[in-house]
Amino acid sequence: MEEFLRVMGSLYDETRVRLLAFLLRYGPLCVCDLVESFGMGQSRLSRHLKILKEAGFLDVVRRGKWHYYAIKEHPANLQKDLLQKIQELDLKLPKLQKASQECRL
Amino acid sequence: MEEFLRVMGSLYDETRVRLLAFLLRYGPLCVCDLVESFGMGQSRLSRHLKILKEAGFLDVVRRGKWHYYAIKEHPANLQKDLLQKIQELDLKLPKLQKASQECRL
DNA sequence: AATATATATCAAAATATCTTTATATATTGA
DNA sequence: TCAATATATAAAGATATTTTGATATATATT
Repeated sequence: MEEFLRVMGSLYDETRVRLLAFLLRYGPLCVCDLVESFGMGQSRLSRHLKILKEAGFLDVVRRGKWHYYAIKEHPANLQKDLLQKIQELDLKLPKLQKASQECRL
Repeated sequence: MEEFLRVMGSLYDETRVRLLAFLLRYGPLCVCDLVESFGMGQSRLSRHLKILKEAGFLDVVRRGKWHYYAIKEHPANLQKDLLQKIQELDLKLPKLQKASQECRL
């Protein structure tokens, strides 16, 4: 139950659902790209990413200064099915704005 | 998106998830049975049932004094799949306590 | 070592949600 | 019609969550 509630809670937020949809579309991105693309404060995004990670949706890879967040490669069933649902929402998303060339993977 | 968030929000609550699991197991029940079975205040249950109904999980049938809540016969895809997930949680639930003989369907 | 950059974390204020208590509505039966 | 029962709704207080702004940490660069 605890896990189920954590997952539901993580998706009960428009910003987080849009973040997942964005990462589904554009693959691994560093926080600074998301800040640029969504036009949101860095601490705000950082917190949402943490919640999605703890709910089993995201993985992080750290390379130097940058932390790249991406949809988990092998999410558990619940998460996988919900990601599918989010795809199906076919949300209108912001354009991808790379913060700089340096942070390309 | 709005609908998706409403559904996620409706399941981000232990009481409501348990209510759905209970109704999945025991079928249509009046509020008074749920009050007895869960040992919760009537207004509290009434409010949770309303939220689940508005999220597309429940139907109500009114017969005389009693309002019988049941899992929707033909829930939309998202709701149907989530009900399946809730079943799979295999939650420990309270015993069914009928408030009275009168309110049997 | 000092500075700059990227990200995370913390605390306070702003919102939203849940619970409880009181009250309203609707139905039944005398 | 009146009283009793079942349910719904509203308001207030208690909790939880989100946002924001400030600060901390860690890496990279000079």
